[in-house]
Amino acid sequence: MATFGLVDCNNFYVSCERVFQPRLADRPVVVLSNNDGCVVARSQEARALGIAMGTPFFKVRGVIERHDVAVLSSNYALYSDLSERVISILAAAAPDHEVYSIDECFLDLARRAVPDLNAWCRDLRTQIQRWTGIPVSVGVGSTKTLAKLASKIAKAAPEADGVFDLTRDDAKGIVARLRETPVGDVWGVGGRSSKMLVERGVHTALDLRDAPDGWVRQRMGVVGLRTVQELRGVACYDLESQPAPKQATCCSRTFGKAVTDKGQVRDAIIAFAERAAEKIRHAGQVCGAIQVSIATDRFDANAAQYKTAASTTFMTPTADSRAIVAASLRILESLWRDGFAYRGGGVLLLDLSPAENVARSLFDYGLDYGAAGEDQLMKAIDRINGRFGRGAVGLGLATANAQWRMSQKHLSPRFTTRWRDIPKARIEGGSAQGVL
DNA sequence: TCTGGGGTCCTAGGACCC
DNA sequence: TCTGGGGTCCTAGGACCC
Repeated sequence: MATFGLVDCNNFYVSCERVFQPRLADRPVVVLSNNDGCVVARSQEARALGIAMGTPFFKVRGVIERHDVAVLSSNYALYSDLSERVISILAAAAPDHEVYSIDECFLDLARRAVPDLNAWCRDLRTQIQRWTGIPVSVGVGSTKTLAKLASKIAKAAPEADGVFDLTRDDAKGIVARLRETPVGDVWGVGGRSSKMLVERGVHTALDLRDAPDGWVRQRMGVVGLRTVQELRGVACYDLESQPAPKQATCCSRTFGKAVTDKGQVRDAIIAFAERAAEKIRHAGQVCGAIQVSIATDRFDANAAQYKTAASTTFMTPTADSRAIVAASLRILESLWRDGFAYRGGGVLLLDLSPAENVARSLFDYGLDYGAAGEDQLMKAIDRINGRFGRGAVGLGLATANAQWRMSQKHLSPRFTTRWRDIPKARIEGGSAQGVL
């Protein structure tokens, strides 16, 4: 029988901030999305105040001020770096693992000859806490869906103390746990399905597990049926240790302010195109097509609305910023309409394939920036930006005080990835004191 | 009035995940 | 005043093929 472990970092973004800012311990903390728009992470204390995930910041501003909640902008440089540290510990402990997201990792525990799985999970948890400062929960189950469920129990049930193993429960015990789990808490059951299920009397994970196959297939498709099978202990999803190469890569942003100036929108699209191109080069890929989109503020009832996108294909697949930026600007030209206040845009690179497989086009020898890997200029640009920071060199002229740049009023330092932000420790009176 | 059966590819939209 | 970003897979419908 398969045994999956799920290691899940608790309140990950908040925990990352707390590692380097002890003043944030034991008090309510929230982390905001890009542009300081929505709450995307909350500490336990903030959760207790009723601040829901994904709430627009302005809607909870009152609660935040009343309870002196610490507010932070997202600092992805910090979160990615700490995530890599946690993953490296897990990789050493369980060679068969799947990095599922920035703060979650599945482990294949069936092939680990561990005499006492519970003790092993507890040791792993302690090690991660000590080495990185990040608290984690560990769930164990016979399918990925059950392991996810177990990790929720590990977090919520005080007696679990951070580790919960559903494979140790007998059938009766599992039934009891499923009965206590609201159907919307099941992995794969989102808001829409949850509403539909509750309206039809399916309230708990147990109700869903015992629903007839035909009914589930009709209401929730094959994906829903897989979820039900997984709840029954029939594994439909394997551990995927090699992540499949991406099919598409995108860079999109909501602008800090609505923008009516075409030059500003051009600058934004250039920046998005460059960033997307850099991402696929990093992945060793080239793209066969590109899509550009721009839109007005959908929340502004008084503004004239316009939302549009268009795409084009490359004769030869490419990862060259010059080709990608040029194409994005041609598309923008075709999309642009004067008189609207634009609030966001993006560049999507599609039809991705490995750079080494590029077949040159017969008509392509004029402009020699198709074949990736040969291009020394792109390599040089990536090296310089890798060393001196993103945006050190690039195409186009960045406008000072660009309105489209996102607002990040509460950004913490890049404690681990930028030399001048690294915390200093100094010795005073024989004891080390962090300067933070 | 009657009107096969099987396939592919593409696209847009929906649902879900974190 | 103030509402994220980056992905995946599935489904249905249309165009087209033999």
